[in-house]
Amino acid sequence: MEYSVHVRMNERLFLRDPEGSDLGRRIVRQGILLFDEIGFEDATFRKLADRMGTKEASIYRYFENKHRLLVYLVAWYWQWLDFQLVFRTNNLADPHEKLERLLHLLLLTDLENPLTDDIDLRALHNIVICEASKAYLTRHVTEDNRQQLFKPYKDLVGRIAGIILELRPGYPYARSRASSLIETIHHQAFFMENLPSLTDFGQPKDQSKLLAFVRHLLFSSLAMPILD
Amino acid sequence: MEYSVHVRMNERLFLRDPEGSDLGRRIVRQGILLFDEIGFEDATFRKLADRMGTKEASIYRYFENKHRLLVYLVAWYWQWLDFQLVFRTNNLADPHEKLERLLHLLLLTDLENPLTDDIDLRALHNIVICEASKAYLTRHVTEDNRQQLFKPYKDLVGRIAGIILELRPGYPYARSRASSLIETIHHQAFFMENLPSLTDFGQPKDQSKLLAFVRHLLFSSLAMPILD
DNA sequence: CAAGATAGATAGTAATACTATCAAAATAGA
DNA sequence: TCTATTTTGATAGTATTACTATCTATCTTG
Repeated sequence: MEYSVHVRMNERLFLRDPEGSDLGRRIVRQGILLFDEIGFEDATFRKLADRMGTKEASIYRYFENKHRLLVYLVAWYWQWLDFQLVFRTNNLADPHEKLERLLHLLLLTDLENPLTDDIDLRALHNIVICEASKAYLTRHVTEDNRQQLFKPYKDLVGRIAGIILELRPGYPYARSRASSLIETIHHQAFFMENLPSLTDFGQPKDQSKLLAFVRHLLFSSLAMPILD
Repeated sequence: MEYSVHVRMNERLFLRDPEGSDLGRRIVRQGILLFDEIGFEDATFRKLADRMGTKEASIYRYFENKHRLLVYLVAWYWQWLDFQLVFRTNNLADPHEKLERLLHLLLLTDLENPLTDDIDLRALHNIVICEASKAYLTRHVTEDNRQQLFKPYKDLVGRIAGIILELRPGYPYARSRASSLIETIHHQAFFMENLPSLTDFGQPKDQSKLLAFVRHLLFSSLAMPILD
């Protein structure tokens, strides 16, 4: 069975809706592959245009610049993840179990279909790990934030915080716990791959040990009483 | 009492040792101020030269490029912090107390002297929060790592892991715990300032609540038995 | 004081990050 | 189906960036 998620994106993320034309859809899909292959810094709209057989100027009609394309891709990912989280925890009563599902989602284990709507989710996941923080680590965060560009991330964090509060009513750090969970998983995944001595995980991608670590981190903090 | 730390830096971090000349020292010190003021992306060697009353070409004699300067500054910071950690936990027996000191160091609370060797530590701390991850989030991490450019960070993580193991012998995630502690503090500090809805801390820089959060996170994970 | 190293000054190049314009092609509406 | 409108292609051009090269002046050091 196939589900077409069809996320409606914030209009400020683009100049012209890329999902509204064939060229636009190709910019997004090929953009993901380009960022994944050569990295955000080395990518240019010229290279993307060349690989697509189109022109730089055409891409600029959809996205103001490369950074906005990154913000779009990352926002798309968070919306997708949020939908998946709702969908996959829909039938569950136990918040503990919900968080367990979340961990698997964040690590993109048990992904049955690597292509959603022709978007390469593994490539996008890599981009999120390696480049997502560059979406907000800029001088214009405040302005971008005012334009709601990070709303999908905030919504996801809010949703996770909600589950945390189901498990542990009154927990005073639900949002920080949620955002730090996400960032920690991505950092550790990056370190495991590139700077393994900053972790305790072997180089042959010890996904299960990483999972055990974040599970331990998350549930220990939620089990412990808060002392003031 | 004044301590001149005088860290000896890895020679691959620069083309010519910036601590070996007046111009070099000014590049480092003014570079910190420039990065802090306008951010890494907007900074250029031309702007740095202009602000210093020197020429672009002179700066290129010290650092291959802007990225290398960032890596240098961040490496300097980690070496400084590692020294501070050793110095300030020197006389302590209790590893719990050592970690408590570490948390204060990482947040740069109780900093008696904001200038060390004419280096603006607050500005450098801000750079570490906002830009440090760009030092390793590149395509050439592996090559940079081979050249030992991240050794100061690894050494610090190793030292913290050591303290963790004093407190909790046999803890299987000492390095990951250490690196995720550092990254979490910086992320939450950035979010608190720029995207506060990702945290539980108020906008008037609720440093003490952030401290309470990371303390809770750290010690809950170290108190909890590991279940496999 | 001479030799060598360092810094200043100027120039130049390739690539990047756009913007502008106009014609061709696709499409949508009547 | 013809026409009006939108979308894309193609070309060109600009300002800035990220360097490299070279030559002269200055400053050290032996």
